Amino acid sequence: MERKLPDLSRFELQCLRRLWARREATIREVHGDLPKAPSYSTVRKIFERLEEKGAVRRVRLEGKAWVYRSDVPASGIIRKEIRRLLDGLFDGAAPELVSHLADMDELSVEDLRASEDELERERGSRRGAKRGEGRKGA
Amino acid sequence: MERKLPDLSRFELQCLRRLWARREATIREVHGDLPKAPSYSTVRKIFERLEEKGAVRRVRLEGKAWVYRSDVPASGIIRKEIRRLLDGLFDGAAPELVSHLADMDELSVEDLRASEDELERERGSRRGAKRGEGRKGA
DNA sequence: AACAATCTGCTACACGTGTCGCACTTGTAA
DNA sequence: TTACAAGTGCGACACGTGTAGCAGATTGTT
Repeated sequence: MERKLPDLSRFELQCLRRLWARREATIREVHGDLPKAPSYSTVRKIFERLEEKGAVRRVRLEGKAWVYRSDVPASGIIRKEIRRLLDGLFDGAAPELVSHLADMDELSVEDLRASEDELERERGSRRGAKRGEGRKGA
Repeated sequence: MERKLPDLSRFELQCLRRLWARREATIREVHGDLPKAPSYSTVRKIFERLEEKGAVRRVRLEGKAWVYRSDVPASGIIRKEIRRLLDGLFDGAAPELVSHLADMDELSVEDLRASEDELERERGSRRGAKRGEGRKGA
């Protein structure tokens, strides 16, 4: 029953990722971590919005600065993003996405083989994998 | 030297996909194809913007309605979208994406195996695949 | 205690995007 | 040829997002 995960904008997601990287952080730290960070003010605003969306939470004051912490599961957010692409681009067909990745030279045969093994191991341990909807092919 | 592909919004992309499906189409046709289509007016506006962005082109009049055709390569746009997710979520590491897909039960071992074969065949024919970064493990 | 550096709380603003409506034009059918 | 349905060209609007500045509070320093 995962509560509904918020929709995040591109930049909000970037900031959130930095927060995930450190477990907790101040605005300034995140600001420092961002490669092409805009003004400190901007990052601050992003966190304000992240807070409104329930994605982060202020945990305590460190000096005069607030320390934030993510309040949403990284995996959940990531999945949501992936699903968004999947549905928006391939009507949900993941294999098509993988095909494209391969065409893009982003995946090697070893990469695939590795995922395969990993998956087999996974499936092995969790007997009751749901594997519900077989996405039907074309 | 592919000219720079336009940035498309979610809905613009949806409309464009319908256009790809039929090779050419009128607004009304696309409007009809959309599952949760908003007003005809809205779809029209989307096409107006797609045209401004250079993503579609009017090819001829059919009765009093314009027939549009995509003016950007589907694969290019798709790749761009994928890359966007990849960079925004995994710093470009495709294998991580695949891992998540597997965790999400969106890929079966057979799916992976299939992509693997396909890739092997591909690579076989195109001798000079670039294949830049070998990815690092977890 | 007075100061300077830094944070926070607002406010602002321009653009992109989704969503329409209105008025005018034009094939097409009566 | 006249009328009508269906297009088109424009304009409008609300909201999300990226970006930033200003004023007042706060904390560590001299």
